[in-house]
Amino acid sequence: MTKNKIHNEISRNFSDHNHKICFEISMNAFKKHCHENNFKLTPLRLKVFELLLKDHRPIGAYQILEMLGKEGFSSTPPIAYRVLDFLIEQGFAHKIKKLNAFIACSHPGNSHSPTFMICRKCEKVAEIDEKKSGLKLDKKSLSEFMIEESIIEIIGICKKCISLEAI
Amino acid sequence: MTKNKIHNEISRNFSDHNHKICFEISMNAFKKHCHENNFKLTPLRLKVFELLLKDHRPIGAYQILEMLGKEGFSSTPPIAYRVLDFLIEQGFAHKIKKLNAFIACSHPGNSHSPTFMICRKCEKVAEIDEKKSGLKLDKKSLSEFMIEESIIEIIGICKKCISLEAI
DNA sequence: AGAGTAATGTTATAATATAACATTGACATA
DNA sequence: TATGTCAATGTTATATTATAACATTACTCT
Repeated sequence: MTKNKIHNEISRNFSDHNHKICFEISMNAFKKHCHENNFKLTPLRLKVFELLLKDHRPIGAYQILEMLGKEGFSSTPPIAYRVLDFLIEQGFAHKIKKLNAFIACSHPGNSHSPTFMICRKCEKVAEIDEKKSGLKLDKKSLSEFMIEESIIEIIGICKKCISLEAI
Repeated sequence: MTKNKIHNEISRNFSDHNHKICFEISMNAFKKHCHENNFKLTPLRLKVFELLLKDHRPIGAYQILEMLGKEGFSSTPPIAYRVLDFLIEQGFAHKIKKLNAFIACSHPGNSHSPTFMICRKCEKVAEIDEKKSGLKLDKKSLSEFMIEESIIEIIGICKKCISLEAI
C-alpha cells in the first residue's frame, strides 16, 4: 500500500492525484496486451492511447486528429476512427455517447459493462467499477429481455467542483 | 381492468398488443399538456408526435424529415430538430443515444430518468418505469458525485425475438 | 526476392445536427 | 380594423461526427 493509494475512481479521477501512476499502469497493460496478442505497437496507436490517457477527460475524434496532425501523423478522419475502434475492441477505450467523445478505459482487462460519471463542470469522467455500480432491474423485466450490453452514463457534478462552487 | 391490461412495458412494447390504446393515451396526454400550458397544437407537432408513436421503434431525424416531406411539410433539418427538441423538453419524447434516434415517451408526465431496453433484432424499444429500474451505486460513489441526469440504455434481445429464434 | 497481410494513408461522401436570419399567422389591444 | 408582438415555421448555409472504398507502405514468412 502506497502513499498514493487509490480509494476509488471518483476520488481519484476527479481530484488531484499522481496521474503518472494511472498513466503507466494503463500504458503498460496496453503494451503487454499488444505483445501477447500480436498486435503491432505502432507510434500511431501509442500516440492515440497516450492522448486518451492524458487527464480523465474524453476527447472527440476530431480533437485527436488535430493533435495527430501537430505530431506529424496523417490527420484524416479514418486515421483516428480506426485506432479508436481498435482500442475499443481491445477493451482499452470507451465512447461516451453523451459527448460523442472517447476516453481511456480505467479497468482494462476486465470484461465489463461500465458506468460513467460525467462531471459537467470540469468535464472529467470516472468509470465506476462493475462491483460498485450497475443496473437495478425488477425480476420480471430481467426474465423478459436478454441483456447483451449496457450503456450507463451519469451526468452531474463531481465532489471537487461542488467544493469549488462553495467558495 | 380490461382484457387488454398492460402488465409491463416489456410485454407490451415488444409484443402484439392493442396499440391504439397506447397511441391514444399518449396523444391525449400531449394535447392536454399543450392546452394547459399554452403551447400551440400545430399540425407539424401533431404529425411528428404521431410518427414517434407509431410502433415503439425509434426514428432518426432524417427519417422524420422524409415523412414530413411526403405529407407536405417543409423538410429541412431544423423543422424536425425543433419539434423534437420541443417534445423532449416537454417530456413527450426521448433521444436514444445508442441509435441517434428518437422515441415517444411511455410515461409522459412523470419526471424521470428513463431506462431503455433496446431489442437489436426487432429494433423496438421499451422504456422501463423508474420504480422497476434504475442505477445501482455504492454509498461512497453516491456521496462523492451529485447526480443530475442519467442515460441508461440496455441492448439485447426481447422475449418475442428470442422465441422466434427458437423456431 | 516475392506473396501475403496488418497498418496506415488518401479521397470522397454519408449521416447527424445547429446557427442565423426570414416569413407567417394568431391574437391582444389600441 | 390596423398594428405590434411573439410563437411557430420556413430557409439557407454550415458545422460536426462518422464511414466507404480504394491505394500504399512495411513487416513477416517462406
